Amino acid sequence: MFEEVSPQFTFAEKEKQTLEFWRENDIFQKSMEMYKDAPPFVFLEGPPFANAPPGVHHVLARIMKDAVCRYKTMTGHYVHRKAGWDTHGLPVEYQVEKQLNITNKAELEAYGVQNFIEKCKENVFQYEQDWRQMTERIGFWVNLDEAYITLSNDYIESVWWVLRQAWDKGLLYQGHKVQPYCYRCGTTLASHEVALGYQEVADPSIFVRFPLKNRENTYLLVWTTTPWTLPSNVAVAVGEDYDYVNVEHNGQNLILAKECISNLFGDELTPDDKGGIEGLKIVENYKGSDLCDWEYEPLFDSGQHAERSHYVVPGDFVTTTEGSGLVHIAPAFGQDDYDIGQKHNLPFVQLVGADGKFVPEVKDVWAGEYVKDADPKIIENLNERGLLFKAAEYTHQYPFCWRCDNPLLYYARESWFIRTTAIRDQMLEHNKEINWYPEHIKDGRFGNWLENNIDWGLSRERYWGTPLPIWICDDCGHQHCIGSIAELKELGTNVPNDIELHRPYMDDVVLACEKCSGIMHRVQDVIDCWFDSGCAHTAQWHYPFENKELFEQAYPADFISEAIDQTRGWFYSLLATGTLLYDKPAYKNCLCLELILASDGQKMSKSRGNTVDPWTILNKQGADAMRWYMFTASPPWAQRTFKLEGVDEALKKFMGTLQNVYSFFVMYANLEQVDVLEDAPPVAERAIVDRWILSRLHTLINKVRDDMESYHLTNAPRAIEAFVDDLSNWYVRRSRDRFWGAEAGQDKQAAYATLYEVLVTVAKLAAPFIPFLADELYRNLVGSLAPDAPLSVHLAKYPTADDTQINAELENDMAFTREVISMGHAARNRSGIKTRQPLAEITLGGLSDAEKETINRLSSFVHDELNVKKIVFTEELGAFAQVTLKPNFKVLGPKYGKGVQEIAKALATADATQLKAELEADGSLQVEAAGETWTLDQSEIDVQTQNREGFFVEVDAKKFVALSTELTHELMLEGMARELVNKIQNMRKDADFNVSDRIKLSVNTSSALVTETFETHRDYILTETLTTEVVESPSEKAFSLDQKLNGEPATLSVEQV
RNA sequence: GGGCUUAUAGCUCAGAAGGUUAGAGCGCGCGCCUGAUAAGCGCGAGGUCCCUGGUUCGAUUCCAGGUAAGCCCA
Repeated sequence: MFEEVSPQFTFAEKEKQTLEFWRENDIFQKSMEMYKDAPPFVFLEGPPFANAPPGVHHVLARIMKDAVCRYKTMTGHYVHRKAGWDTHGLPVEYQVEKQLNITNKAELEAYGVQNFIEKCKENVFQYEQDWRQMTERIGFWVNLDEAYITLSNDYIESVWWVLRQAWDKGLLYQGHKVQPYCYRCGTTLASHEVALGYQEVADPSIFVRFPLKNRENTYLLVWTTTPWTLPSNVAVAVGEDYDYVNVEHNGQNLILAKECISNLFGDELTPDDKGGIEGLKIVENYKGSDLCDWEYEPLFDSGQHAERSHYVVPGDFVTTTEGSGLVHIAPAFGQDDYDIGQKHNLPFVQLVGADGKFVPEVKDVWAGEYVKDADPKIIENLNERGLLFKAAEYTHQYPFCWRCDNPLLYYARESWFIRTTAIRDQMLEHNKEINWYPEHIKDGRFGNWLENNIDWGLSRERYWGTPLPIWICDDCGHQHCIGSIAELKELGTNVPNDIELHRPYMDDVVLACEKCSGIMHRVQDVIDCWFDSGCAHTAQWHYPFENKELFEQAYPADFISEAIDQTRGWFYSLLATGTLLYDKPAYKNCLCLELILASDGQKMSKSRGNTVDPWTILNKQGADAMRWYMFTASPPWAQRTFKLEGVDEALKKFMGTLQNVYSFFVMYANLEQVDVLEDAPPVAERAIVDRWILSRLHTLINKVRDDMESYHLTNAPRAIEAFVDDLSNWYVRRSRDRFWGAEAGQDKQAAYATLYEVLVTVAKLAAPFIPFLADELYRNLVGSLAPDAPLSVHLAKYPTADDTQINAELENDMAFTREVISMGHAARNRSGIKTRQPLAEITLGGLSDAEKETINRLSSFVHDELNVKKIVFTEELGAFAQVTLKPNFKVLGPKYGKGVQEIAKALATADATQLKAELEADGSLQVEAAGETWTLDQSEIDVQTQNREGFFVEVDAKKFVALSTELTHELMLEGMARELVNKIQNMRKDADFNVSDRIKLSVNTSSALVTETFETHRDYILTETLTTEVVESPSEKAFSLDQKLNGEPATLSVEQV
């Protein structure tokens, strides 16, 4: 006996019971333990931040991860899946600053770094409980109790070890990095913060004459929107391949890009139009490369420098869409500028202090002024000296500090770098070994990013992060990178035993210099938190200090999956550190998820108020429905809008259907007391519909396995959904009477055995996607009968296809038959005659011999489903359908080329019926077209049919189904009998009788037809309705109704015996 | 401004190695079936397969250019 399936339930409630079962029986732990010695499969978790509650997109990521891990477990792997938490970084600091109402570094220092750090620690785990609850509720099995945490000493020690490897290889160095910087807050901003603060502003736009050396009265015409950077100018960049011109204008020679002439002088002058404007004449043409190395006079005194400066250099970032095609270079104030300065060894001139003001050493009147305030004075100065060519306003998007609303300055700050450019080629090689889903990421977004790799700016002038383990000697400047706690204790003079590897504790640690007698202090920076998480493959095990074997087993990871914004984040940082340390890719398969948009198609955001709280769905529709929706709605790498209706649909269409087949099975198996495991007939001896569904099942197993092996997590469940639809709406629908009321025997056993096997297999197949419902099905179906079987579906083996049960021909035949039946339904519909009313015959036309054979073999399906007595085939298409002939373009196109269109025209105008007769008689036909006679054989012609009005006929391109609608008296009686049964069944249902209740029935009618029906089909009616007694007059307890049976009056009464 | 992606029915998505009748589900209207149903079946309405050009006998599909949206970067 199976446990009864109550019709009163919600999936959400049942899921909670399943969670309870998993907990009580340690199912997750058991699923790990049972495969302890099996081949490992390594999932590496990208650590989330727990300082905000999880959203829908986190649910998406977690269920994708979960499905893969569950699948791999069920296919016999030991699946590593340590949870992780990301904890360091600016987002945390800002949240804490907001709480404490701190707006700049001075206030923070006044509050106390130690207090601040302690607050950060609290903040980081603020929502850990929410995350845990969500993770558990959606059924994501991950080892939360042994999670790696990036703030732990162990983790930091491993990160230090990684940095030390880079240091030993000479890949860690100090340089400058141009960063968006807020002078008021005294801090650089991360890119996502910059993105918060773009505003449209009008800045000065000036064209300045740079006087060339050795070329009298000739000037470079240079454009800038930041006059305050001009005093720090050291070079001018041009595009090597652009065309430049020397134009004579108002008695001066100006050099600019040819395409920029209109930017400065209007559209009237085309480049070839020499002298088209009064006073403007092109006197010489150059390529940008010709100009390189030309020297010019500095505009301002920028001090003495060892390096050569103030000359023209090539720059691939130069454009001609704006400005003059000549770009002023100040390495301290732009990344392009800085890079080009490095490349050409230009001096680094930095005349602006950290406070955003010109330094006092500047001799001009703007010394000590805030840079933006100095702009007009600089412009005025240039004007007075006759160097200003043109001044205007320029409106553009410019970033402002999101906290204090001051304009940000792009500003070179001292930073520590990892020379990733040195391992770029290795990273590109390793990228080739990674399987990306979707594939285009490999050579597209990710590959491109690697190609353009620049050194990793590692340090942050902040507080909450892994401290940069570099110490510098106060006296001799010797630098040392610490690689472990042991080394720190050895070299440090004042390291407490229980040292915490954070600021400010680390700031106090001093080392004795090995090179001199000096004292070494730590560089105050912390490191980029992306580096933390990028070391997860190593640091999660506290390698190399512990777990050597585990690490070796788990590197590289088999599988990672995060959202696509991680291409330049975690996907990159893992690859970079993995390449640096082990010269191997860090992961083998990467599933990139796209963004989830709100139902309005907009990005979900709190400010828009269009976010979806996962809990409202988890509590109502449940986790399985949410999971199924997310798996099947669209591939996870396609952007999608999240629709609640979609979750409802998943619930109704898929889960509802599966649940109903399951409860149907349990209900009748219990009622009929069938022992499904005993006496199951061999498959070959089962009914054709059994063999059909089993063939479909094993085809499905192959398909799902293939899809899962290639990480197509959408196709697999979609295939399962299509199968369950077939199971419910064809297998069960066509087999219903074999389950209920049929005599015991081989066929009944076959039906039960088949449906049982199918349901158990589907439960296993679906387990990675809907772990709750799948387990409930499995536990009831298997657990009730086989106490020795695994406790849970998640401890069971994933199904393996038995290819001997696959019969592709049968599957095709059934599909064809269903197509014919569907057309029959359409024809019946058109006739307006109820399906309940039997009809004498159905005529099928346009079928090949093989198709006729198929219909004959599966004729019972046609008879039963369409309720017709006889199937007739005909060759006379024309009587029922309009016939047209078309060339088979696919065959004739390559053969005759242009002629195909002529043949098509000729076939359309010819007498189709006659040509078709010719084709059938001779095996070929002839048409006249374009003055030629073409002979076409059968493979070159498509016979197509269309509907002809006035018949109850359904026609598709090839075939038709026609109904004979004449009713004999016998057919009418039979139809009436089924009508009667239907009405009685409905009354039983209305009266709340049990399915198996026997009844007393009375039929009171003045209709001769009803009376005759009841007499003629008495046995059928009584059997179908479980009537054991027919009574003349019903008792008072009986449930009675006046009915119309096909228009005939009758009073029916039913009563439980 | 650059890189990548996407564009097919009102909505969510399939699909076609280039072949002349482009599909499903949801939603809407009508009808039907049903003692498994949080169901199902049938019919109907609903498409410039984003636009323009090219290649081709034939393009929604391939190529080029554009437009729009998204992500990442500058």
